[in-house]
Amino acid sequence: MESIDKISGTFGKRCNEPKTNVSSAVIRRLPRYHRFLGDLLREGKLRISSAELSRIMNVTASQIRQDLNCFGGFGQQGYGYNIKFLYNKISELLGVNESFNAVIIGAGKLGCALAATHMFERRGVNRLAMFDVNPDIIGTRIYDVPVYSVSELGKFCKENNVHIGVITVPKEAAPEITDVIVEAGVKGIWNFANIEINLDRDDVIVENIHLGDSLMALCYEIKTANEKREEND
Amino acid sequence: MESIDKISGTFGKRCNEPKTNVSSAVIRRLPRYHRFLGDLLREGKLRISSAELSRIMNVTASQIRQDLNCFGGFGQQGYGYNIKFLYNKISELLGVNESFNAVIIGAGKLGCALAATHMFERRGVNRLAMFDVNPDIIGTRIYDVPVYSVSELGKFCKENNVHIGVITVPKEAAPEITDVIVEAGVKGIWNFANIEINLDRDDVIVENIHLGDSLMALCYEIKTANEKREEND
DNA sequence: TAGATTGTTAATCGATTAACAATC
DNA sequence: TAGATTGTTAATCGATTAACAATC
Repeated sequence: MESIDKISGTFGKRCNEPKTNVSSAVIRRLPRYHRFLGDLLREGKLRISSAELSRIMNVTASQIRQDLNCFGGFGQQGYGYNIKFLYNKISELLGVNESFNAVIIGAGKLGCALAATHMFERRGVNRLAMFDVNPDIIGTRIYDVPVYSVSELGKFCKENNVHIGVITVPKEAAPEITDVIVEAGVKGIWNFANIEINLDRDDVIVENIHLGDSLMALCYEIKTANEKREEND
Repeated sequence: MESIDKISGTFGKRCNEPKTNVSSAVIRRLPRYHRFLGDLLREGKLRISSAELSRIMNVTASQIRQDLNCFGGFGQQGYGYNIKFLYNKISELLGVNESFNAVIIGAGKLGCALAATHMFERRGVNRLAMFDVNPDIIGTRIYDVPVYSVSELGKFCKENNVHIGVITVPKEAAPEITDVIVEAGVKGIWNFANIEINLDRDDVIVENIHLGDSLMALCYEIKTANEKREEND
C-alpha cells in the first residue's frame, strides 16, 4: 500500500516562492478547495490529481493548478497532490487554528443560529461572547456562550483581544456598533446587518453578507428559465 | 419643484432591446443596485446620475451604465435616472412580486431564523410552510408558518405549486430532500446544507450557500493584513 | 526508463474602464 | 441653445484555459 511518508518528506523544500498579491478571485475559491479536500480526507483518500479534483469540483484542472501555485508548489509531478499535505497548507493559508477570538453582537434569531453552529470552532475561531440589549437574556448563556450587555462591548473587546466582530443587530444599530468595535481594535467584521459597512481604513477587514441578494439572484434565474421555457412552447 | 411625471411619460418607448444572455457578473450586482435604490427612494430622492450613484456604491459610473444597459435604456441623457422607475424596472427583472411560493425544509436554528426574517415577504416570496422530522414541532406554527412532517413534503409541493425549496437540514439529509422536491417540480433550491447540490438539469436552479466560506475568506484577509503589518515593523 | 502529472508560459476569453458621439 | 449625462463603442485589464516542457 502506498505510504504518505514516502513522498511527504520531500515536500517541504520543494515549495516555490508564493506570490505576494493573490487576486481575490483565487482567495474566494480557497475555502471551497478546503471543503472538498476535507471530504476526501475523511473518505480516507491519500492523493489526487488536478484532473480528478477538477471532475469532482466542476472546475478546470488548469484553474486548480494555477490557483494552488499562487502559494507555492504543493504538488509533485507525475504524482499529483498529497491530500493531507494540501489540506493542511490551505488550512494554514486560511488561518484555521490561528485561534482568532470572535464576539457576536445581537442575540436575535440569526445571532443565536450562528452561535449554535459548529461554524466557528470548525475553523478554530473562538466564540467568546454574545452581546445584546435585551435585559431578559443578559447574564444568561446561549449554547454555552455568555451573553453580556452591549454597554460592555468595547471594554470586553479590548480586554479579551477580540479579532472578529459578528454583527447581527438591526441595521439602525450597526453603524454605532461598528464604531465601538473598531475603536476597540477588532481586525475583522462579519456583517449580517442589512446595511453595508464601508471603512476607510485597511487595517480592519469587512465582509458584508446579504443573504437577500442571493435569494434575489435565485429568483432572477428561476424567472428567466421560466420565460425561456415559455418561449420554446 | 421637479416633477417625476415630467419625464416618466417619455420612458416606456425609449427602452432599448434587452440583451438575451446577461453575464452572471452583472446579475449578481442587480440586487445590490436594488438595495441602494430602495434606500434612495425611501430618502425621497427622485433622480440620480450614474456618477452620483457610483460614489455612493463604490463602483465606476461606467459599470453602472453598462450593467443597466444590458436590460435596455433606463435613463435619459442629460438627466440621469429616475430612481423610482429604475427601482421598479430592477424589481421586475429580479422577479420581485412574481409571488413565488417557498417552503423551508429543516426547522432547526437556521431554518427558524430565516423564517423569522422579512427576507421573503420583502421580495414577494411566500413562505408557505416548514418541514421537519421532530414530532414535537410538527403541527405547530413557527413565526406564523405551519410546520409539517417531511413525509408530506413531496405531496405538499405538488399540490401548492411550490417554486423554491430552502434546505436547512443536516448535510446527510440534503440529497434525499433534493430528490423529493425536484421530483415534485420545484424550480429553485436555496441550499444552506454543508454539501453542494449539483443537478444535471437546467430547469432547476441551485444556489448553494456556504457561510463558512465567507468566514474563512475573512480570516485569510485578517491574517494577511496582520502579516503585512508585522513586516513593516 | 516510460508514464503521469505538475508548474508555468502563452493564448484566449470575458469583464471592466475610458472615451465620446448621441441626445435630452 | 448650452450643459449634462446617457448609451455604446473601443481600449484595457484581468482571469481563465490551453499547451507543453520540466520532472517526479
